[in-house]
Amino acid sequence: MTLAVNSIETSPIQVHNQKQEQILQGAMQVFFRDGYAGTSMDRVAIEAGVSKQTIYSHFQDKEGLFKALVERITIARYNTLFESAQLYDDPELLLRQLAETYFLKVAGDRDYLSLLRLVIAESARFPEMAKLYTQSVIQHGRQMLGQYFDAHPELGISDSKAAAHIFFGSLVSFVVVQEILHGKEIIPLSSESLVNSLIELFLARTDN
Amino acid sequence: MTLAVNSIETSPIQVHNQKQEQILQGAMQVFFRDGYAGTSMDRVAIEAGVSKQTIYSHFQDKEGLFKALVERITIARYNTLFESAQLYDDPELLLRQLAETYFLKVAGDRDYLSLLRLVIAESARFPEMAKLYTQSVIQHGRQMLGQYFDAHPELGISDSKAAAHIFFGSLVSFVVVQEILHGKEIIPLSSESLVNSLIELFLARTDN
DNA sequence: GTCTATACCGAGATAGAC
DNA sequence: GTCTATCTCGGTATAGAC
Repeated sequence: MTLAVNSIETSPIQVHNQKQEQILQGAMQVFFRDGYAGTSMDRVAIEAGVSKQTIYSHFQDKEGLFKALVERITIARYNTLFESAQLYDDPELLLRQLAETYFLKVAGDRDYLSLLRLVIAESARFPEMAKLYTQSVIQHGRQMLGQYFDAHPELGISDSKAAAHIFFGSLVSFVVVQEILHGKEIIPLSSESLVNSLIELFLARTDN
Repeated sequence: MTLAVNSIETSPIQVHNQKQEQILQGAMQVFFRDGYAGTSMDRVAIEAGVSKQTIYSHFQDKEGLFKALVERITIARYNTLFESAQLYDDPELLLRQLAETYFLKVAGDRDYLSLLRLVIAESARFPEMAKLYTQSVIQHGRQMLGQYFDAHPELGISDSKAAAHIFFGSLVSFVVVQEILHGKEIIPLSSESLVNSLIELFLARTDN
C-alpha cells in the first residue's frame, strides 16, 4: 500500500495503453500485408517488438486482436473523413471538394487502401466487420450527399439515394480498379478527368 | 506398341482432363470460401474426392493450382459476359441491357461474387491475377462502351473513357457494397433504381 | 496414375520463471 | 506484466506400394 510518488514509471494505465498501441501498430503492418489467415502471431510479435505472450495478455486470441484492430482503425479514420469538408452551397464546388477529399485521404494513403482490401477480403469470414465499414463509410457519405441533393431540386435528380451511390460508387470503384486491381498500369485514367465527367453528368440539367 | 482398339477405357488425355476438372471443381469451392492462405490442400483433396498426391501430380504446388484455377475461371467466364449483349443503337436500350446483363450474371451468381472478392483479396500477393481480371473484365467493358459513346456525340459526353468508367464503376461498386460488404442489410438500394438513375444522368442532354 | 503413410516445419496458444 | 521455452496440432509436400 505504499505510494511510489517518486517513481519515474508512467502510470499502469498509461503503460497498458502504450503496449496495446505498440501491439496494434505492429499487427496493422502484418494483417494489412498478409491478410487474416496469412498472418502469424510470431510475425506480429516481432513486428511489434514484444513477445507473443504479451499479445495474448492484452488480447484474447488472434481473432480478438484482429477485430479490435479493424474496428479501431475503421471508426477512427472514417469518422473524420469528411469532417473537414465544407458544405459549399454551390453544387460544383461541393462535389469537387468531396471527390478531392476522398482521393487525397483514401487513394493516396496505402493504409486506407489496405484496409479497404482487407475488409473486402474478410467480408465472408467477418461479416460484422464489413457491416461496420459500410455504416461508418458508405452510409455516412451517401446520407450526407443524398440530403444535399434533396435540398437542391434544381439539379433535377429524381432519386437522391441512387444518385449519391453513383457519385461515391464511381470514386470507390476508381480506387478499387486503378489502385487495388492495378488498373493504372493497364487502363490509365486520371482522377481529374473522372471528377470532371462526374460534374458534367450531375450538373447537366443546370447548365441549360 | 499394341493398339488397344477394344479397350473400354477412355483415352489417357480424356482421363487426364477429367481428373484435372474434378480437382479444379473442388479447389474452387475451398479457395472461394477460405481464400488462398486459408485453404489447405487436405480440404481441397476431400472436396474434390481425390488424394492429395493426385493433386500434386497434376499441379506443381498450391500456388500453381491456385493460379491455374483463377486464370481458367476469369478467362472462361468473363470473355462471355457481354457476348449475348446486342448492340442496340438506342442508348437507353443499350445501357439498360448492359446493366441487366451485368446484374444477372455477376450480382446474382455466388461464384462471380466470390471470384471478385478473391481477386481483390489476393491482389497484393498475386498482382498478375489482378491484372488479368482487369484486362478481361474492366478493360473489355470500358472499351466497348467508350466506343459507343464516341459514336453517339448526341449524348453530349466529352470524355468517353471516363464516362464508361462511371457507368461500369457504379455497377461494380453496387455489387461490392450491396452484396460483398453486406450493404443490402444496412442501406437497401434496388438495382432498378440504380439503373434508372444512371439512364437519367447519361441521357440528360438528349431529353431536352 | 492413384492411393496410404509419413517427414518436416510452422501455426496458435500456454506454462512457468522473474 | 513481460519474457523464454514448450506443447500440440495441422500445414505443405514427398516417398513408396500397387
